[in-house]
Amino acid sequence: MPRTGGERRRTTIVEESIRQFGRDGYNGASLERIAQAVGVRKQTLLYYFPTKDDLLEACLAAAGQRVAEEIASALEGPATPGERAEHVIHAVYSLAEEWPEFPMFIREAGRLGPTAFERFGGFLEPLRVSATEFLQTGMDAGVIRKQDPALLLFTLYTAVIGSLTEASVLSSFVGADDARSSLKRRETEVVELVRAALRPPEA
Amino acid sequence: MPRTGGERRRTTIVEESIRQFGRDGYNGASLERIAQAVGVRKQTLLYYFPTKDDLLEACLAAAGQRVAEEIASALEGPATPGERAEHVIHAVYSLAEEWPEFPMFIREAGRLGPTAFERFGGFLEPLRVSATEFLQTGMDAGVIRKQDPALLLFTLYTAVIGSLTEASVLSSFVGADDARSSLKRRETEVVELVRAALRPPEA
DNA sequence: TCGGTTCTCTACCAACCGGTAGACAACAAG
DNA sequence: CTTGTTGTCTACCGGTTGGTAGAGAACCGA
Repeated sequence: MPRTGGERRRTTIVEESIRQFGRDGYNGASLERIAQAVGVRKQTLLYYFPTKDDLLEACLAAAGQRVAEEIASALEGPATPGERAEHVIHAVYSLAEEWPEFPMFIREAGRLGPTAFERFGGFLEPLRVSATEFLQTGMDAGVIRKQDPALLLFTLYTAVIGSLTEASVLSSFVGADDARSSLKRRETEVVELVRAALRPPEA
Repeated sequence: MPRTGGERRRTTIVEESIRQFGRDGYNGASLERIAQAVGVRKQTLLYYFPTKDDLLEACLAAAGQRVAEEIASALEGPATPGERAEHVIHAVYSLAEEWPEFPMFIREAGRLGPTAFERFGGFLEPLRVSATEFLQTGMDAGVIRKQDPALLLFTLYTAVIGSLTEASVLSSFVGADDARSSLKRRETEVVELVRAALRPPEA
């Protein structure tokens, strides 16, 4: 009835869907519950996104754009090569702090298969390319441990996403402490891990 | 009709369930399809495991026992501290090679919440404790980078599991190459990452 | 004022899900 | 040969899911 209007409602639906897809998984989330959380009937939701899959695609695109934007702005301004990785990780962690289901949704995107993931990762493609080049030149200069840069980037990616999404494991390993401070501690730990992973042997 | 018999059927069902829970997720997998893959009617499956949740618990327990057993045998015999981590990682990777859905199932266990995960992780508890002690004494001796050992272990855990489960991301990052050789390359990459992560600064 | 577009709704539906009830066959023990 | 147990089946059910059909209200331009 209240006719909130087109584009606004669209983004509200997408944001709530990312939350629920992240928390409950694509299969576990239902259009009914998403609509209810948005404050609208399921059929209204289906008016904007004719199928559940269309909704998923919109979420993947929105998430991809958001992350790309966040990382790009973290890379603005001058920074030593060593600081760059740290800034990117901090950007991702900040996003996760403000929006806890976000990394879970990214992981779910990966679980749904390469097609779904690329709908998200497409927006990160230029960043991925320049990151790979960055690693390669660092290796050539001898300031980064030598190996396949794409594989190294992949491993670092999984380490960061894993540290953000495996909350159940974390509580089982170190006990359930305050979520906020725990996130900060995990971030510094991951930063140190990445630093160590990049450092060439016996520097 | 063929009356294959009790315990054998039980383990067959559990193994197939781990496969499907890993591949499709707990919500995405259906009792009907699991039963069909086993070659039995759904109601037969429900005879062995009265509810889907009971089936999940059996899978978590079986997976936990299997991993614990595999890791324990990897730790048998004398080995330098440096080799130990490598042996454990190799054990997990071997398991993943023979049974690709296994790591996916472990990740799903984590996604389902702390209660579900502990049903799996309980079997690994003694190993976790001794691993933490191992890291602590290494830190005291100055051969391992100093920090919270539990958090370090968590980060290493997520890195290993992530490298095994984020196949979609991998294919997007390095292209879809032969699965077998790719697994081997990922293993050596993760081993190097862990080595680097453990090494104290300017050793 | 009027006609078309945009948005939200009520009312349904077929398919699938996890789970129940109970018949019946195979087997072991008496 | 009976009897109780174990295993597998057919038949069915209520609830939920993603999705359809179509009415009607709000808004906009002419």
